[in-house]
Amino acid sequence: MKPVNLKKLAQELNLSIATVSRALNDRYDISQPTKDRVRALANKLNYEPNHHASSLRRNKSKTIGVVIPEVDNHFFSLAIKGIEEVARRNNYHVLIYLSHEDYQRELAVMRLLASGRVDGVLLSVASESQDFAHLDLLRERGIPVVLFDRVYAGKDMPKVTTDDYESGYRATQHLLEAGCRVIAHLTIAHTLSISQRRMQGYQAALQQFRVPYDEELVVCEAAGKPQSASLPQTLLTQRPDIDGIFAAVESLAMSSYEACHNLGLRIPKDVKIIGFSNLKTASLLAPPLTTITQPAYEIGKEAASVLFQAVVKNRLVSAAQSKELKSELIVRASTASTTLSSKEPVALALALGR
Amino acid sequence: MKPVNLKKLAQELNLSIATVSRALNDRYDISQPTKDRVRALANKLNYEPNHHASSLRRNKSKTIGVVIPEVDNHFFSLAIKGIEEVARRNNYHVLIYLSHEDYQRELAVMRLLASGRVDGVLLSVASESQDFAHLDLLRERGIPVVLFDRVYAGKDMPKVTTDDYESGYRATQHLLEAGCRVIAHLTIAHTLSISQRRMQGYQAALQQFRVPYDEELVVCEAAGKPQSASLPQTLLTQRPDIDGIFAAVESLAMSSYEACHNLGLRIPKDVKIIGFSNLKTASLLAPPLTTITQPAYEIGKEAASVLFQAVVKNRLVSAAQSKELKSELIVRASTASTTLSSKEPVALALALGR
DNA sequence: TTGAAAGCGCTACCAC
DNA sequence: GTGGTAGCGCTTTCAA
Repeated sequence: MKPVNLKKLAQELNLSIATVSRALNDRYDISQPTKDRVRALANKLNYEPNHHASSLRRNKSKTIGVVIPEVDNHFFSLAIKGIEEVARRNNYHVLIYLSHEDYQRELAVMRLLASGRVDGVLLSVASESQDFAHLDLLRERGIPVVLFDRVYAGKDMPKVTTDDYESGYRATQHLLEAGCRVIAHLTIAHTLSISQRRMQGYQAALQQFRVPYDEELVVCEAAGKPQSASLPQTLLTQRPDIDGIFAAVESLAMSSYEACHNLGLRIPKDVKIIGFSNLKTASLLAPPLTTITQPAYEIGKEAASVLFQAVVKNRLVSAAQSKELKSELIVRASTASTTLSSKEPVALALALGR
Repeated sequence: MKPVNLKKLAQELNLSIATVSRALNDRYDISQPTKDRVRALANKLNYEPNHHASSLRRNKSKTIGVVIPEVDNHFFSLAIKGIEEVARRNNYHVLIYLSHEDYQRELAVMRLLASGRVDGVLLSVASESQDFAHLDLLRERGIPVVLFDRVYAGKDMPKVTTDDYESGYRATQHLLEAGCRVIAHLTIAHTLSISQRRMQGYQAALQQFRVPYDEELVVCEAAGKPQSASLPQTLLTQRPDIDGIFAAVESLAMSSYEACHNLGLRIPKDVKIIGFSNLKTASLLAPPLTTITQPAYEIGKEAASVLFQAVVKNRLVSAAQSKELKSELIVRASTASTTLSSKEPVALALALGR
């Protein structure tokens, strides 16, 4: 019932606890025969070192914390996959916390993590987050933090992001080139720098094409609110002149599809839609969705790698370690140019499997 | 830089370490004024108890481990959400491990967890798992384990599953009622009881409808192998008489769609498809996919609840604690009966947004 | 090459 | 009510 510990091993082997410990840690000052004997017994008794004891002693937990707004979202689950991958390679464990887009929760979690429970933290901030005192708290304790995707713009800390400005620009440009002139932009929390950058790209593209910026066309989802699902529908009803939608997050692209269905608007003929998304099924939608796809898995891996540089070297890293990865524009039928309508029936038939 | 500890607080307050500890733990034998003084300073200095020290001392880690085959899958990410929810309510932390469908990894993780690092474990087994010695290991250590979704059939331990037999039956029945007579069943690892039960439901429904069971129509995906994506296509090519597909996992339903597109087969006219899936976009696919949807979030919550019963009461639980939740059959266009073809153009136009 | 012993930060037992 | 102290299991000086 009670797990075997060093004492038990030492007794059985007539060795001291210290020797057993060193043998198991493969220290150079222990003879090979002793090492072998110790290892053999440890294996036989299924010895596993007590993690809390060694963490306490070494002041290293071999654990990182990951704090994300939500997990039922392809972007974050892929990022976790990448993070777990790197952590495992470094023999690290991964604690997961969901902020549910709630700054209070994020704060509470970060406070907990400040107590030496983890050697480092990966954070993608909640959309409500405005204050970042909690980051300083970890910094004071010497616990490195790397932000990914949803980051605080100003802070001097390493961030792993994507080219959100360029992506916003390209998405909007793509719609404009496809003939759209009244382009709605659906986004989340203005406070997020990620949203701001996508939006700036949107504005820049409009300007480039000499399309006036219309504030009414930019709608921001209140974080985690249920009404957000109906947001596109409300907008499309109020502004029937909209002929393009640029959704800054996957969920808004999906509710735009639903809104079009409900309102009898044809995609892409009446409204063209492009959205940030990591949906594997984007190409199987009706019609297939044109996406800006972030390299979510790579972001996770990259963020974890940057963190481990800090963790291993045991020092705080700065904004200088930041990385920016490129998102990919994947053109599909939802933004097919109306001038290509002669080809449309074929494409549609294919999409339908007809 | 160094985190504040009890010693520091005790010094500043001219109290003993013991008193400070008890004050912070709100013990009855400490006077209110003292508690207030201690709390005030602790707050001011951002004191957070050292988790490893108290875990070591109390022999309680306030942490559970979650071991799943993969995370980039709606079922598991929703389950995690449910688990995290319950854990948080119990003031517990959640460690995440991905087995990547690899038994060796699963084993290695379970060994690690046997060392008192966690107070309990939630496990959804890798498809390759055949041996379960690692479960006994945790049992010996008194660490409760609850299996969810992908479970070991025989073991006397609590399991949280869905009505897989009934779901398999209903899915197949649904296809049969829609007119299918040559129904392929795409599944994963035969060794999983979950697969076996779905398959038994499939067989039972066939028998009920006096449709002979054809072994060739049952194809099993080799876990995590890249060829699995092309599996439906190979099958549909070899057996052009197939008029229905029952996919036991989401990914196989998706590759069936792709296969149909590639082969020019019309869904649902030529082939009807039903699949287990937690895809939020099922209704937006071309055509909308009929699904068996498992209550993933609830499974996570339920599994965690069962685990916490054991963790709190500090005893192992048995199979008697098992729960079975119901999956839901959501009928959509991918299995629309061919006799309804008069309505089809409308449905399709809607699906297309035309 | 091995052993003895201190101590990581905390809790719990026993005094007073 | 409060303080002293032992000890959770481990690592790591320092001695031998």
